[in-house]
Amino acid sequence: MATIHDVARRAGVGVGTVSRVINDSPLVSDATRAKVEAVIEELNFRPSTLGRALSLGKATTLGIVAPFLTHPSVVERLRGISSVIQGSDLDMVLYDIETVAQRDEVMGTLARRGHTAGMLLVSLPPTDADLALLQRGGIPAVVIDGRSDDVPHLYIDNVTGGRIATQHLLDLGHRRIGFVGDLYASDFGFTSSVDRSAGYRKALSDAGIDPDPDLIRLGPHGKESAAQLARELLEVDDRPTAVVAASDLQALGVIEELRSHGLSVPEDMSVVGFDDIEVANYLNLTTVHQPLYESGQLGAQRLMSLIAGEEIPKSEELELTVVVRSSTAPPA
Amino acid sequence: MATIHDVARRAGVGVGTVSRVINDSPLVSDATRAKVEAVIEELNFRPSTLGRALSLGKATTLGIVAPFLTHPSVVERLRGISSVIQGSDLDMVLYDIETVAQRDEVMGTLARRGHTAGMLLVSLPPTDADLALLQRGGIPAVVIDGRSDDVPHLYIDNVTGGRIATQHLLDLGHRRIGFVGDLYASDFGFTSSVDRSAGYRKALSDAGIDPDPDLIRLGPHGKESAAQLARELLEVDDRPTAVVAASDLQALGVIEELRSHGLSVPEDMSVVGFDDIEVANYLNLTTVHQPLYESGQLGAQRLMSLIAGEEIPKSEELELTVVVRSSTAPPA
DNA sequence: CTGAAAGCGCTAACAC
DNA sequence: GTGTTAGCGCTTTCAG
Repeated sequence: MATIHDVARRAGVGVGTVSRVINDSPLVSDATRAKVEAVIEELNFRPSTLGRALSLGKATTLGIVAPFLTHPSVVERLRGISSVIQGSDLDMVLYDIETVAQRDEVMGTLARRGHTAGMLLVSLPPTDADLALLQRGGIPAVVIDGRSDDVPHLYIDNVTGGRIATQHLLDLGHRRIGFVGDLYASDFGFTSSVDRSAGYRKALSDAGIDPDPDLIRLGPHGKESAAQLARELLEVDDRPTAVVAASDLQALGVIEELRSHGLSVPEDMSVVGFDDIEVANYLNLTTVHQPLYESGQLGAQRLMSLIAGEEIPKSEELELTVVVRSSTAPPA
Repeated sequence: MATIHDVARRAGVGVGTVSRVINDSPLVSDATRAKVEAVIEELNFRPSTLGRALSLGKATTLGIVAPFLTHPSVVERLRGISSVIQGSDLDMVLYDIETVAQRDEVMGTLARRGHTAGMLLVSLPPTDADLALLQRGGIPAVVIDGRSDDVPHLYIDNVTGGRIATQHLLDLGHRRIGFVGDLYASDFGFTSSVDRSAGYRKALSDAGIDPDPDLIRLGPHGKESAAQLARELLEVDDRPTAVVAASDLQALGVIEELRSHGLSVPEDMSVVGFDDIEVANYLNLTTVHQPLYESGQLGAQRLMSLIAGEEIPKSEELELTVVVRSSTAPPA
């Protein structure tokens, strides 16, 4: 790898001049510029990102902290993020968090590695400890899909989401509607499922229906667990005619369980999911769509602005819409 | 951000000593070490990755070039990669390639940014131009899911894959078996679909069946296109009783189309896919499983070895197996 | 054992 | 316009 000194020597100029050429400074004569450029080409020289970053005192990477494959929806956000980062001269460094321990470790070291221009926290609300680290490191950060008192963030209103999902079923004429969601405590501190169930209750109450505790089933996140919960729902007296699931994944578990009991969706029971991941489309699942790709794009844009020293909104809410496919229909 | 000098000054020692403490050098007295460590703690000092990398003259990141969301299978490989990188002190820099132009640009610049310790090319066989760049930059690289004469690579035998998928159907008693795959030309130079169809033909021939051109339908990759191809297959005289799809995605398109014609799978027609992406499991699709997560892990490990200066195999083939779920059954 | 100093590749301030 | 030089934060001789 040729260095700037090699180029300078070979071109018979000083390193400063080479640096000016590289950085398109106007203070170089055309002749010199041409000469230097020729040598650069000849030596196939590319400036070292490292040297430049160190000299400039600024970082070259954007750290993305995300539970990147445990939830399929996250990947879609990553694509959005990537689409905007790729246009900049920053690199996208990915930290995949799959356990709480990992998360703490990454947050602990990342903030101080000295090459991070900014951080994007995806679907992982920062703890107070995280915040302190970010502050201390002076690292700008944006939370995508979460809330925070101190970090600018993009979020969706899960309560509203649960409400409109339920409302869709009410509109179809359902009155006995079940809910399948996560247990309250999530390792990462997610509250989306809880919020969605609150929206579910609210929709029912508003429609003059008393939420029946028997119809609300909570368990660990996952398809299998959801199937188990669906089974419980089937055993309730006066079985529900429709189910709201806290996520598409859980909706799939429910549907599978229903099918294995010889019940068909939506004829025997309607099911609505949440997230609108790709699979939802494959399976024609009616679900609450949240802007995943767009959230990534917007979050990355906001972070870039923040790095550039601009003001950005402290909090932005993204729209939710019900996407009606064929897993819901009026009750039999 | 505290620097090594701050620490040195505050601890009343030289920077060299601090450096020794940081790097666990044995040439420091316990007393000095304790003192320095206390100051490090106090100032919350973390060495700059940049400074260290520059001084050491070695890069700190692993570049991952992948079409990372256009094919769901790639994400699974990324997780595998991540799992091994996260254990090292390298960072994982992701470049998402969604168009050929992007790919050329990334390859062109990446190789010379001077901070890349190595590159992992996922599902994107490098062109000759790419190779030249890598060579020139002296950057070690490994291809995951592809072949190359010059770069160590992990691959699967798509011909065998097509063969065992077809054989599975033959074993069930099918004789009229269709194939739904990609058009030959792929922008990125993929040949997997073509290879899989070759395996399909071979299995038929070996079983004494003449491949019927009418039963081989090719189109652009994607679910919708596959649905269209399935429609064509249904209109053939003496319609097939089973279909081999070149990917799970295409298998899903086929199944959907069959269902919309009131046909059920596998009763009216068996369908087998390829890849074994997550959805295949959700949908109980019989498919050819390839080790996705493992390919990522192994590829990353190989690259690390390569960087460490060790010898690694030039070429490694990964196993394929047919995972039988419920989309295949004997013909009616 | 430990401090001082050189150097990694680059930029920017300062002379000429 | 252009060469020279002083850092950026760190590691690593080289003395002592």
